[in-house]
Amino acid sequence: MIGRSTSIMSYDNPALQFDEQRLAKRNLLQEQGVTLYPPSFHRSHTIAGIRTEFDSVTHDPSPQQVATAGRIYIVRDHGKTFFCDLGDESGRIQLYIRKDSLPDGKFAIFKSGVERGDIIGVKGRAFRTKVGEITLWVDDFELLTKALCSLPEKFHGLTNLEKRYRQRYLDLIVNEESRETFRTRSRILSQLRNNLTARDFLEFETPTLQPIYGGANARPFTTYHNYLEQKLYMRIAPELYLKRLVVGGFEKVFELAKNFRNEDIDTSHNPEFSMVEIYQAYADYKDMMRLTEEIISGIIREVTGGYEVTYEGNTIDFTPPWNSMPMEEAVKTIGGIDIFTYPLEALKEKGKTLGVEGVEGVRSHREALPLFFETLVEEKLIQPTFILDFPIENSPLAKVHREKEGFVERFELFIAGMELANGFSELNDPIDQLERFEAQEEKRRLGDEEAQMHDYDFVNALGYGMPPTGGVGIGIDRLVMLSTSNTSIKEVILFPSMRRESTTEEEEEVAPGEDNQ
RNA sequence: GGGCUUGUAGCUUAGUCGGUAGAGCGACAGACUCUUAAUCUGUAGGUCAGGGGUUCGAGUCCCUUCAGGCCCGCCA
Repeated sequence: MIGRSTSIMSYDNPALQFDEQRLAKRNLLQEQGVTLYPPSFHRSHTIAGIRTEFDSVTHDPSPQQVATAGRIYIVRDHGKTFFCDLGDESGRIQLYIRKDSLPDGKFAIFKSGVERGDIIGVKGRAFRTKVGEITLWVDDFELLTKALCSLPEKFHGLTNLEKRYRQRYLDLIVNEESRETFRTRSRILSQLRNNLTARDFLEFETPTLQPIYGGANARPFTTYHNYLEQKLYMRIAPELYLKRLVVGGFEKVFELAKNFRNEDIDTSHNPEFSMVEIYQAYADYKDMMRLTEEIISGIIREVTGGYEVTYEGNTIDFTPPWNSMPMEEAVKTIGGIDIFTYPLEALKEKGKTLGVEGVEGVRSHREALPLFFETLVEEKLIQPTFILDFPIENSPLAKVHREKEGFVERFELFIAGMELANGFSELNDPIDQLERFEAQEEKRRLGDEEAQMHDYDFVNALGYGMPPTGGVGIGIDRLVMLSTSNTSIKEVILFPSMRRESTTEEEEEVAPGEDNQ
């Protein structure tokens, strides 16, 4: 929308966090002819670079002048001298600013107009102070960016979670741990790409806006394309498109996908989240388990330097190979109940006493199995554990088990009680796929909003022939949580979904979507 | 959806039994040429998240709205 032009700029709009004193300094600097936002500054060194190169300097400043830049984090005013802590992405260094070392008039500008939070460029020479702190003796400085908002307190910093999430930039400015978390996240992403491309996988991008959503059981976000005049869904998974690529002849593919699910938010769920999905022709679910194990353990070693991670007080050991067991065995040995020894009615009773949700409605032991698993086992799986062989009913895209009737060749990986990965031998029999979709459609008719949509084009793709294929999806956000010992997904997503703040004027109420047909 | 819980100055926070809202940092004015959470002196800064109620009197007690956090449900 075209902005309503306001003839008088208003800095006291409650939505603005500008500081009056800083605005005054800005004006003062402008009157003195200081350029507030110059276009560039040439650095000869980063701060870490200075620290490394001049590590052996003594009390006498090095003859070599360097140019570096950064944000002023702390100012210590001594009258005719200043000590400042200057920080860039690489680190921090102390500046020593003397009135008699700067060009004429510069000291007054610094004293009256430059403050904590501002970004400056400096030219200076490295030396060590009396107490041995490596410091830059400043010969000249240039204001590079005047900050109008003041930084949080220098010692306690910013701890308010809501503010840290809503104003992540501020969190990143002042909290090194937060910067480190997102550095790790970035390293994990590049490690994933390197690892997979080194194995000859090709990375692709498939549609985020989909006319038919699929690949998972979840409620989608709905949108509308004006030109096409049709409803579109934000993808809940890229699965069905990636498998089309395997049909097309790409034998090893992956996508680093942002998925969208219109569901609740909690410490392990964000409405938009990241997942890597991987498909490999001529592989089965066991191959994908091995691949998953190699990729994740490799990432943990790369980002932590070892295979052990402390998480929620537990030491998690990622050293391969990881434990694996069929779901019925997990329920038996970890859950402590061998459900197949109970008659069905007795099993339902037993389930009720154990607090197994939804057990009353089951029609078979097989249907009861995942319910018992979720209640009795899932949260106890702290060490990396593959759970194998799921009942067929809830896995409409997985191939039937080669030995166990009524089951599919599927695994899920659990770590710290969280589901980290989910993979299977992909269903490639078009007739079976058609029947599974029809079963899902029936569920939808009975009101299951999360049952999958029928996708005839996908069935046709399988009709042209997809080789035997293994696939897996790995949750990136949760992997970052484990790698950085964070127990909230909001700590590892830069800009997590938050309810909008109501301090600003009410916007037009958005309709709750047309996702109920 | 349910339970518990938090919201006080820019930030970090104290506030007892209901009795004039305190501090540190930051800001402002001043002193100080090796400090490092610099130090010292002084000043300003508050719709106690919003609204309502009880009371002579509410940051404090009650109701309600908003936003956040934790747990449960849901998300297989």
